[in-house]
Amino acid sequence: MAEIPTAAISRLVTYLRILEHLELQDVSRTSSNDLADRAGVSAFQVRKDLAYFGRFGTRGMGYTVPILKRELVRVLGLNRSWNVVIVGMGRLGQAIANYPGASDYQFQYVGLFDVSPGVVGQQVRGLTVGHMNDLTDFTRTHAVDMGFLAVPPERAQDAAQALVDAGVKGILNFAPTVIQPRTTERPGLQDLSDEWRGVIVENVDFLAGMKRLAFYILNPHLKDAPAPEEPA
Amino acid sequence: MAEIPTAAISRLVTYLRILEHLELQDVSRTSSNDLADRAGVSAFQVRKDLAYFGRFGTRGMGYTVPILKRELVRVLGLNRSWNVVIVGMGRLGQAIANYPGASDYQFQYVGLFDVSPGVVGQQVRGLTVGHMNDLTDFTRTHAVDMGFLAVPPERAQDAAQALVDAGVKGILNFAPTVIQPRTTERPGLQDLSDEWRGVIVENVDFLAGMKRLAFYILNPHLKDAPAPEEPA
DNA sequence: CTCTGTGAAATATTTCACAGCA
DNA sequence: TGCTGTGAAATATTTCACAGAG
Repeated sequence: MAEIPTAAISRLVTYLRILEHLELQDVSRTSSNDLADRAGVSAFQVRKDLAYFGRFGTRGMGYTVPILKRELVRVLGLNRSWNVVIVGMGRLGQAIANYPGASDYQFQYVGLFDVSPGVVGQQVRGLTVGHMNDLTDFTRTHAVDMGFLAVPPERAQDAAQALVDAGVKGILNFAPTVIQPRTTERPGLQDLSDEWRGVIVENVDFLAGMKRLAFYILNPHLKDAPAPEEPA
Repeated sequence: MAEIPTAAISRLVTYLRILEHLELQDVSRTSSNDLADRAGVSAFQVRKDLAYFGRFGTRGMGYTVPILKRELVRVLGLNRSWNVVIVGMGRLGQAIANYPGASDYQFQYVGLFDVSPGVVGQQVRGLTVGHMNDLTDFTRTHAVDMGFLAVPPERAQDAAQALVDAGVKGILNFAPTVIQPRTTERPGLQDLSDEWRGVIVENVDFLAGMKRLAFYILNPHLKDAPAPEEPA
């Protein structure tokens, strides 16, 4: 099914970041070798990844930074705006809301939610934190594309369900737990999992990263070797 | 080189989390099917992942939760303590320092560092935030195993270099930038990259996750299909 | 009869070599 | 000549089918 490897998408995001960096430094041209070096992958890989989506370079010349950047922005779907709600406004949720860079590509935080009386009602980034119970009402008047989930793991599945009920198409899950892509344990209803059809879940799990790091420190030979060089 | 897939390690972390959950609920036995369902992968995958490291089950019976948990803890290197410093104590660094769960497996924050006068000297989690310049001195008197990097991307490479100079074996990079596993632009010195030999870098990149999510919302058919069921 | 452990087959991904265009 | 774009080869990973232990 995956005709384009998932890892390729992660790499495209990296290439885009590098192109932004080059543009800031007024570098106008680059090459698969240069991108590969900066991204820590092979030049073969860069060319193959780009080839999945089109032909963006000039043989013998390389790539024009603004053009390749524009094309990657388009490919990744960053040339439109995304309305985001954050569920869970503890320290992590607040750090996410205030992290610079999200607004670079028109990711807009339109709603912030929590259940804790200590947080509901507070102002964060110019928005008033609402109560989770108001989420569904909120989505009746606001188009919401994705939800960021920064609640404790034991509340993550229910909060994810609420997001799906509210109609979001994607969830960025920061909780250290697997979000089941189906409605679970809803008394009296057999299977409402159609709600989940087409909902994308991406995970950003810091505790998992920490544990992988521990493993690879103890087993460094199992870590992916550095990218092979292109022959000179 | 990678005789054990990197993805398998991520899945082991997930299995371990599930086992902790089962143990809390006093469930004493499980199976590759049960774990697979909870982890969102195939039962084949669970058995193969575990088989890389040993034989932990009983044929016809399944797995004993505390035993499998203990074995995964051992495999992942979580049965020892890890001394961690955090570099960058802005909102994200503080959220990381206070995030519950890190101490479950003896990950201990032993030092916190920043460069901003507004943060240096503050108390976080019972530690006084020190200045980056004091990092090397600090590591002379404290054994430090890993560093968490929560600085702005333009400072990430230098901060990573400081961590490597300080002797850490692994870096968990939260900055949206590629850490080059070599000493760059150090005037007068040709190649000190030996310092970097064996240093592991793992990335936890929330902005990248957000962009991948945007892509897959627009291209849901490219998302890895749900795990196939084991035939009944 | 059940469910694990595992070699072998099927897929997926990466690497490579080189054709092709500037 | 230089560097991209791409089919084909090489690897890596996942899936499968079934032998084997309880």
